[in-house]
Amino acid sequence: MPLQKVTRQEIILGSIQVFRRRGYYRTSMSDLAKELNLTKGAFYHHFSNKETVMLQALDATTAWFRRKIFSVAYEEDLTAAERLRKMGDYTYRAFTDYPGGCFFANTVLETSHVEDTFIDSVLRFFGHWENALINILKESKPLAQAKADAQKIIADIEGSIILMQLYKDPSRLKQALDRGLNFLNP
Amino acid sequence: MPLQKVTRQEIILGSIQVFRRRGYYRTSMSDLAKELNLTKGAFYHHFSNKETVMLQALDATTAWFRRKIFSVAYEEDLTAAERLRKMGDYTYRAFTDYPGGCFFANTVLETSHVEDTFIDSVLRFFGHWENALINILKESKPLAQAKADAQKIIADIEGSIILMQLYKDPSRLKQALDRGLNFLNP
DNA sequence: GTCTATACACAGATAGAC
DNA sequence: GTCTATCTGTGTATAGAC
Repeated sequence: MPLQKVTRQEIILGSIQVFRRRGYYRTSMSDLAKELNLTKGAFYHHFSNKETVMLQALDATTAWFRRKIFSVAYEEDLTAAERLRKMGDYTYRAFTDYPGGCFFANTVLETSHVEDTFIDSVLRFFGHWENALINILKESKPLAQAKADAQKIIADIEGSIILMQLYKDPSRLKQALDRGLNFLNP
Repeated sequence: MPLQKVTRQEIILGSIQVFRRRGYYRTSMSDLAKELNLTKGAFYHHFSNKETVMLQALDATTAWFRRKIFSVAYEEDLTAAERLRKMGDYTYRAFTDYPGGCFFANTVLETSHVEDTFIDSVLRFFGHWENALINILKESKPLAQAKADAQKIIADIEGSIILMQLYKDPSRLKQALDRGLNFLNP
């Protein structure tokens, strides 16, 4: 056992992987410590409770999505169609490169009827996603319609992520993302 | 504390309510016993472990959906449009009369990356749902297209159930069900 | 910063009285 | 059929040595 330093950010990144696969309640502090090659005692030196780790894991994931994916919606050198397609490609990779589906959908379904600790973090994620899509769609339709369409696209993608995992078939998600492209054609 | 008899079916019905809201792992045997006004000891007299209760809860729910909702797809005295609309109305009530969203989506997201105990039960539910929709849609389009459209409808509904719970807004589900009706119009 | 050891609560499950 | 009591494992969290 090496005596190495681990940063808080490394801990959060590792914890995201475990939380997304196993869920919040089924993940123990031992699971998180093991993922980081720490003992429970060492882990508690960095984070004093599981809830804090989860909240920071959710917020770090939202920040990652904003930086890597939602930001595409605001790239002014691309057309609306190019931005929607590029965002779709990135979204596909985000949800297929690592197992566990959508961290935020998992979290709201698992926890929202037990406690409201994570609702705000989940709401922020979906708010940023919706706004990104609205920003692309509003160029070709009224704002209210753009918002309604953004919500349809997100619902289709989230449902498809469930079925993708159930049937172990990533093409379910791919097809949903392709359907999203149609919302630019009136 | 009365000395009353409780049937296995009553236990399953009560357990479904708890499992759907709290999820499988977060539901303890004490939670289930409390819901039925039993002690843990009495509960274990009827079911020797939690896994068995969950499996029977899932299967009883599938049976209920087949009997009350999916069966509408095969009512020969109704047109395809009438059957799809009626099934949509019933589906709306099924997912809004009680809290907790879709028991099967919840279960697959919560457990599928931890154990494969419940996958088959979840697969059966979605298989029956898909077949019901296919039976309606196949009258107006090729079978392959009917199947693809059935999968789109289910994905949209399941995603909307997530967002319905997140935003506490049942109209999200209503709108998804209305979108499903469009698949009869070519 | 990391470790071992431990306190305490609650989980799933069982035994035996009534 | 239901109860109380209990066993055993594991969970969150803390204390203190290195």
